[in-house]
Amino acid sequence: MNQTSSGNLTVGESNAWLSSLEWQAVDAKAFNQLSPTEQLIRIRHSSAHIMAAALTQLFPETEFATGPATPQGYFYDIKKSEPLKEEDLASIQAEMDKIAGKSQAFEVASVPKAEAIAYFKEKQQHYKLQVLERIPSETVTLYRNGNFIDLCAGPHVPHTGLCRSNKVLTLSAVHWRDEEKPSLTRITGTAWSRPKDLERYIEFLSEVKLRDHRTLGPQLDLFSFHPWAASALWHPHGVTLRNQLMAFWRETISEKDYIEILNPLLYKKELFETSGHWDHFQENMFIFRDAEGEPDFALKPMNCPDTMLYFRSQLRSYRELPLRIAEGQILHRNEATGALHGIMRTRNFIQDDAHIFLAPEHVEAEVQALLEMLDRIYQIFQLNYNIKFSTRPESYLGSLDVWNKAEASLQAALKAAGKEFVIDEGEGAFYGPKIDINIQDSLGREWQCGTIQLDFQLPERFDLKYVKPDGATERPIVVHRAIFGSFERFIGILIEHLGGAFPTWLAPVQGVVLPIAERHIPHAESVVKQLKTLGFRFDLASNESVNYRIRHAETQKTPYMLVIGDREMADNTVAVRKYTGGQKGTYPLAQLIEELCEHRDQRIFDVVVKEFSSLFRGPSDVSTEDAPY
RNA sequence: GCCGAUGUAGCUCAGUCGGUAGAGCAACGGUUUCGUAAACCGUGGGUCGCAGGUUCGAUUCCUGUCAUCGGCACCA
Repeated sequence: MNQTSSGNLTVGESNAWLSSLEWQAVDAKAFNQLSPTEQLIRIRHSSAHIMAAALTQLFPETEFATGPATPQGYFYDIKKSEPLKEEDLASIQAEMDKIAGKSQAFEVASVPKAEAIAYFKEKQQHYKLQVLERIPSETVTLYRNGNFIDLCAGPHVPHTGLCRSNKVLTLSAVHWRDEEKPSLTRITGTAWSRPKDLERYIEFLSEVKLRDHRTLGPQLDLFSFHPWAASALWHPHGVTLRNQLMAFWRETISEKDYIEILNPLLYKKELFETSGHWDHFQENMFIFRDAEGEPDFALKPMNCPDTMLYFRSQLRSYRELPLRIAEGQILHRNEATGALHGIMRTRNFIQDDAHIFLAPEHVEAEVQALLEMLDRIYQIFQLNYNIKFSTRPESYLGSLDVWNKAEASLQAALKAAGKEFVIDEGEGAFYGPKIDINIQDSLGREWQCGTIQLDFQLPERFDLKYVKPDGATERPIVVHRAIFGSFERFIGILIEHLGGAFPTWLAPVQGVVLPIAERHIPHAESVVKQLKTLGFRFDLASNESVNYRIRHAETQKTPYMLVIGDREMADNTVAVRKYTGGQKGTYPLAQLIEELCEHRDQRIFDVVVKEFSSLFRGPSDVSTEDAPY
């Protein structure tokens, strides 16, 4: 047996120091009294230990970093001389099942930090030593199950048998803290209280794959990808979808007295030098050079700098404030290759952007109105969301007094709107505090979309002013805001949230008209024409068998299928079938039109979304920085 | 950008232990006009991501490169 090499304890090792410790079993009674969520978190954390024990068994030289529970399972970050391969996962799974099968007890011992350091030094567990360095207390705890010992704050389950509903999932690489190299291997697994939950989670994973917008988008003929293109190529159906969404956006902002502008894509670098982007954002910008190779022009990565130019194009009065200026112009950002992801993260996209110029006393009411607006919009898509309030970061610009006032008014607005939110200390932008809105989709995943940010810096940098009632000038405050985030990302979220089945008001093709036989085609054509004239998006499907056309419409997730045969032709009715809803009966065309108008005007959410969000309980936002070690 | 993996027809995938490849769907042509999830017959389609190297010979092995995937970092 391996007595002296690196790695944690191996089977059969004896160590006088370890056996001299006072090991205490985890209290089973107390565990049983915990809430299901607390139990699940422990199951996952303990599963990470079981994974590490399995790795120690298989590869004794493995070094361990951190292994916390996550909202969907757990992982352990490890370092190994020979990199792990996909094939190794099966043997790790088998070893873990063995350990879980043994129902080994989890035991804890408190030790002086210095002794723990000596122990992990001997075991050449360099990452554990780094973790130890950051622990302020003089005593630390060790947990053991079987012969595996880990530095760990706990808590754990009473024994490994509680972690049987367990599956090893993926391998990936992660950075260890701030270091670029060497990177660690992250082995991810999922663990549940009951086998039934594990099954449901595996069903969820296959659902995620099925709903992937990168597969569904091309399948539904919305867009396609090409290696040469900086973003997706949008097909006619995708363009229709975008146009519907943008029409909805314009409708919502015009109700709230926004004005819309359209500025160029391309600017001399002076604009960005003035805005601060040249110093703070240059590496994400596409920059053009002149004949001498000097930076010259750049594509705008945000709409804010040139909106300042618009504000400055005329003398402004206090009477104009709050001045709400929207712009849906194309933005270009040179994102890191590894960040690109379908249409969710591209180098070329459009935000539902707006900048609101206001006086300090407007902030609270304006932010409250924005919160109400985004609530209304997300509700239309039945998207849940969480609000995060980010406060002054360590390095900030402007005066402390202004910051305090701004934070107070943002917080007051959140409270006035009756919203729950979490405070993210020090995570605000350098130019002002912000409210970030994370959408939670039907698969329980979070996406940052909406944002409301206060900005004191741009008005300063562009020397913006408005004239007050007394004739003196004052500097306005700017609020940056977006609700969809980027239209492309929002469409991606919608595709995955809805599984590609859009509500009728939004669907690129709202329905198909299916004549039974050739003799019905002229009448079917006239039905399509009537619907099109009224602005509805219906196509004629006259080739192939009826069965084939129905199947095609179903796979394309078309909301309405209108079958027309002898009977329907005779009395000007349509036999209505709805997507996944089956036949809805035959009724007059006029009645259908009424129904369609209702869908359009009220933006009815007429799709059934398979919910998985109840699956997710447990800690969120796990990072290696604050993970329980 | 970092680590790992992957790249075969429009799509999903098979195959070649080094002798230039095959299926289903889609497309195209013909027949069929049908009452609610695939009518029938036939045809075409691939410099096996790209560039170099090794070899008598490379889609297969090696190197580089581009892209994608899973994460990290970054972020709308």
